[in-house]
Amino acid sequence: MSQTALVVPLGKREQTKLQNRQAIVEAAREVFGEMGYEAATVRDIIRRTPLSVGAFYNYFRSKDEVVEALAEDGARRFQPILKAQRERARDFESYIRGSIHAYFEFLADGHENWEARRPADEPLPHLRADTPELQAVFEEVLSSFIEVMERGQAPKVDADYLAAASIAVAREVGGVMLRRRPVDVDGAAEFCVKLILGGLPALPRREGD
Amino acid sequence: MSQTALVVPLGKREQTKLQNRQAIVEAAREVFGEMGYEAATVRDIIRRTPLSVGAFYNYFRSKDEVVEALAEDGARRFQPILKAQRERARDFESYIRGSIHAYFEFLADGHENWEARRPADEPLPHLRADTPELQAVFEEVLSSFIEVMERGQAPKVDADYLAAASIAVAREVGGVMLRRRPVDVDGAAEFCVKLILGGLPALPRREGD
Amino acid sequence: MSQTALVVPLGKREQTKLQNRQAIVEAAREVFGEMGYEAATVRDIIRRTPLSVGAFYNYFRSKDEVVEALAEDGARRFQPILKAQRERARDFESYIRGSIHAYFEFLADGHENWEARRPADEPLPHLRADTPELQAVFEEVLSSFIEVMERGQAPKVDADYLAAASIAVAREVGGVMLRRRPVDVDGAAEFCVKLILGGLPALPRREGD
Amino acid sequence: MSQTALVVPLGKREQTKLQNRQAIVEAAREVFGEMGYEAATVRDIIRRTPLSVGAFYNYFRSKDEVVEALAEDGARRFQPILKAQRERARDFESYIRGSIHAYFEFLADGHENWEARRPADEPLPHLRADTPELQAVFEEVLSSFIEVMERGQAPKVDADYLAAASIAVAREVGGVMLRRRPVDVDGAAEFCVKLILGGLPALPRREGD
DNA sequence: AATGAATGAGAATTCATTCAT
DNA sequence: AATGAATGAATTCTCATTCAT
Repeated sequence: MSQTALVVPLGKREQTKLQNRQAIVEAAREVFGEMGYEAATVRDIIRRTPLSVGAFYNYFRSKDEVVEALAEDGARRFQPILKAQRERARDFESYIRGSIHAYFEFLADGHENWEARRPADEPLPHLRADTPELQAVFEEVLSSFIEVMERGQAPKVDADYLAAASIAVAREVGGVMLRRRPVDVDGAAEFCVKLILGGLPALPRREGD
Repeated sequence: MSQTALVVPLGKREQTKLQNRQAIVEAAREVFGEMGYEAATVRDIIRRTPLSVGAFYNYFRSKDEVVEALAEDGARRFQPILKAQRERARDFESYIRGSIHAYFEFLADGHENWEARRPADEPLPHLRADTPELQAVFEEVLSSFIEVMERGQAPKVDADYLAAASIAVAREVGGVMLRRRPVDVDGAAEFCVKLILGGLPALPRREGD
Repeated sequence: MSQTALVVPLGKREQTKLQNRQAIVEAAREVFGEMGYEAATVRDIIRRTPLSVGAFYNYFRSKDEVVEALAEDGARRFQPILKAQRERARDFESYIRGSIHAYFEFLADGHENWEARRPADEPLPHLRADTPELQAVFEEVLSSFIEVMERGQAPKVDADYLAAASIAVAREVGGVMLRRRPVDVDGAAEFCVKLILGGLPALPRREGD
Repeated sequence: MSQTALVVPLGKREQTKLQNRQAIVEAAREVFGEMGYEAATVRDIIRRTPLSVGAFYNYFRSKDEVVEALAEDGARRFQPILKAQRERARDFESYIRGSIHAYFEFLADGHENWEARRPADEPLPHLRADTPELQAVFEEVLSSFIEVMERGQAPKVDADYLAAASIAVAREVGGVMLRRRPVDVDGAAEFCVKLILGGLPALPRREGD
């Protein structure tokens, strides 16, 4: 059952609306990534858009709301990937490997898109990892993680610690990866997977085991 | 010959000054930890202090300057610990173990102090890990890390990735640790050390090895 | 071919913008004239306007910028008058007479406009002569003056002294003129012209003469 | 009958008090001259003094009060000179000449004192002519002027205009004089006197004459 | 819907003045 | 008296949000 079953053909009007909304979301993603949520102003966002301040408030009730949209956007795009990994995975190793790979693809993808539109001579802005969007992705990973553990497909170690550690590793190594040229998704993923899976057997078991 | 030999007794005035400055630094640490640098206002900081807005500017020339002070403070306190670890450590394992332990002590210590003064009925605020203070500590760890690797005491793996990963693990697991009661420094440290050292042998070697 | 051939009809929006900008400039002229630049606050300016503080910053980037605008405004309006005088004048006397007259018209004009809108029962505020606007006008006069002297149309006396003195006389006598009712431009101008031109022959010649 | 007849010997305490007060007045004269009254802060003033902010308020109740003191100081020093000129002068010419000379000496004197203490390599600050001190001196000159005219020693021209003009000339030419090296009091005075006295006969007589 | 000027609460910072020592 | 830290009102400027066109 594909999702497209629900798609209703849109009039030109509705299409433009969706495109505008999406343009704002993309712009916000960039700006928050570069300056952080607090420092970024609504004008900073719409400046990267053919729209006006007023239009912003036609699509979002507040600056906060675009953050939510961003988070939902990230989660929405990442959820199915994670779900697929969970369902397909036979063991923890393949699950971890698949998820991290998927996450890095996600990272690199968003990044490439963004990079492609930048003038090459501008200095590379510092990208922030604590974007609301990434937050949302992390949440997804976390809950997926815990689910897998509870299904007994992973050793009974401290799940919170392990999830936190895995996410952290992926996040930071992902950041380093993005700063290197060329962006090497496979290498970075391999590093993370090896580290986590290699360390796993050494971890202290939980009492209840 | 102890350093205290050089200590000059301070007048009451100087003492109050030092105390006030410290009170502002502490308040800033809290507020930045809870709201982040951008969202925190000078008034937020000063509100947790018996002082007035004006007094803030007697001690710091700007909001930025208190951030620097915070960062320096963190780095200054953590540097000697790291240095000691580097010098004492025979192998990578003891270095990692020592440093992570030290870092968690540092975390827990600052946290306990802060916790002690909070009314118990207030909701536990969300603490941010991207405080300028912690940033500075991370920088210290990173450079220490790289130094150790370059001395050849660690396997020739991708140093940037390993440093990023180790710091990330410590950072996030540390965060989880702080949210648990009681705060279990030893358990958290053990978890991190085991994960990192356990994973290390599995990591892909660098070409030059 | 008149300049109006180039005039493009403005939408209501643009018109209001121009009017608002002008309103701020006028208000600033008044307030600076009454309180001086340093003492006058942006709120003082905006209070004489149907606008809000925020609007001020839509038109001027800073308090300083409105000063510049004021100065430019004054200079822009006075420059062509001076230029015309320079070109038309056969001798120094007619130049001086024309310029001073023009300056007094300028003074009286701005003053009348301003006076007209003041409630008659308010106490007449002390007007300051060191407005940025007048400063700019003085600069114009000074350079015009020097140019005329260098063209040899004036006796070879100490040009700096003479310019300073002439401007000073016009400035101060102009101030007194404005405080009298009715404002007598011709009388004041006559006084200044007679004094300066009468004194001129008595002045010590410069060595190079 | 000399003024010293009134002088009472002062204790060391009273002497220091007077010296401190004087030091503040001098510092204020400088600072106001360089930055203007509004821009100058109390700290700017006492920074040029061996005293503390607190001490300032032992000598003056407010920042305004030091302005008054400055004005009084100027007037007090200049009054006797003017008075002497008025009494000694046979005709308007000698009176004007004497007064302007006295005024320029006054200017140059204060300036020299101040100049002497400046490090020679610092850029020459722009000096403001609208100091409260000079204001006060002007007032003195004005009233002296009017008195002389009313005694019939000057032609019956518009006294306000003439006073304003004379003062203006002296003020501005004085300013130019101070900016030249060497400071040529006699030359500047001669210029002013010649201009004013030369112009005088040409001025329109007052109706009542 | 789109526009972009207007609004005004709120931020950082300054500085005259007070006050404990 | 002298000191200089403390105070807090006032200032400049920003920016999320509203609103007339």
